[in-house]
Amino acid sequence: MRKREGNKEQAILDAAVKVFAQHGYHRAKISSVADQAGVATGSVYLYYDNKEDILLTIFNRLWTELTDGLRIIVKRSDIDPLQKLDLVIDTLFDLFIANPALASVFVNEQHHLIKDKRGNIAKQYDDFLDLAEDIIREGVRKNKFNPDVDIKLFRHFITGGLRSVLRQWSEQSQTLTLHRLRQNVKYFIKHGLL
Amino acid sequence: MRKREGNKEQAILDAAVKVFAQHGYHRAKISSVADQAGVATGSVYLYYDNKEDILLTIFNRLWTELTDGLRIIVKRSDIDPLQKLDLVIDTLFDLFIANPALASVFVNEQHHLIKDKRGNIAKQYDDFLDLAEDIIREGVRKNKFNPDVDIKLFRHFITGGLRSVLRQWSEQSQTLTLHRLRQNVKYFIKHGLL
DNA sequence: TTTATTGTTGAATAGTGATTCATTATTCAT
DNA sequence: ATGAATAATGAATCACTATTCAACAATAAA
Repeated sequence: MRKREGNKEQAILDAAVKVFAQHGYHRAKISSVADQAGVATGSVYLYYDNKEDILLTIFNRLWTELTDGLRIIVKRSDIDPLQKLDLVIDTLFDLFIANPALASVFVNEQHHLIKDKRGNIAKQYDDFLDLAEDIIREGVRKNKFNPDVDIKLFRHFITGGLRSVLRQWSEQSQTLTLHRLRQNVKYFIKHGLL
Repeated sequence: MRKREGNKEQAILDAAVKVFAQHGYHRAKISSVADQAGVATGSVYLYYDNKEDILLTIFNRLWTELTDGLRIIVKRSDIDPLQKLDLVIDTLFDLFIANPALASVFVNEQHHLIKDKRGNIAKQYDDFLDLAEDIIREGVRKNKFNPDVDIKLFRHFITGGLRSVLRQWSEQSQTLTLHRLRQNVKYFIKHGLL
């Protein structure tokens, strides 16, 4: 028997994130991913069924991580909904500070998978939004948040706005520090423009 | 000499919007676009250099239209910045009510072109945002808007949020009427969650 | 050391769909 | 009515790259 050398599965996934971030999912070549991962082209197919499966795996893990984190935040009883909201934003920002390429893939490539049944990315996204909704609902119930804001709309607006801001940041990280960005986002979500 | 029958250039563009909206730019086939437009596959290449050129043309026209509209709004002196902001949102919503398929292409496919030098879509987008910034700046100057909001951030956040909301709407238009959506967006931008 | 087993390789294959172009159709000036 | 001149066609070509697989390599058990 032969032992597997290193963790190629993970190496390929990491390489894919880089290559997808740089060229976009469709332009990215499997051969480039393999090169980046330091394996042969064919080896990619030992670990993943096909190209889409790689993207699917990236998003599955990401959404799982995000949702798990969110679930913990939602459950906490030691902080109020406002602080929870801040924490959610912190979580997202922390993740993307740690891995800017992942941020780029996250904001740009999800729509390739939304319609796809395999992997249920759409469902994972919905689950995340549903959880986030709990925070808002709690806030409204406790009279902390404005009850006139449509929750379904709000959650899409926020995630879209965050995506856009993160995309901008991942493409030209010099303009604003992520920290300042984060502060501003938090403030803006709460108080709006006026 | 032979005269061109009908406006095939426009027919192809309209067809492309439909097909791109339905399948996404990369999955969309030129042959489908041709079918939809009622012309032969090869005819597409009499009017456009290649597939990307079609997408580029769609975005060029769209951004030109949006920027021209915005320019007029910015210049007006009979309304205050707050009303201008409302008008901008109205303009966007009106456009996408009139053409949902265009909305879908707009929110999903622009990033294919952002890095692309030809057509300067990135520049057109920036120009639009710069103009929008003028409104915010005017609002801050006249003490109508909160001066603590970072304008660069704000403009990205808003456009991203709008995109996300419109995408949601274009994919399942049943949930909320676009009118209600519009009211909520306006309200939320101004007052935030609190 | 030998052999069986599993891991890895990368050139060859195959599928796809964008693009081309030889052919045909239509129009209009004469 | 004729024949340039241009428009339109769509099957054939071409390019690209995801995917396969026969050959080779490394390991471990015998």
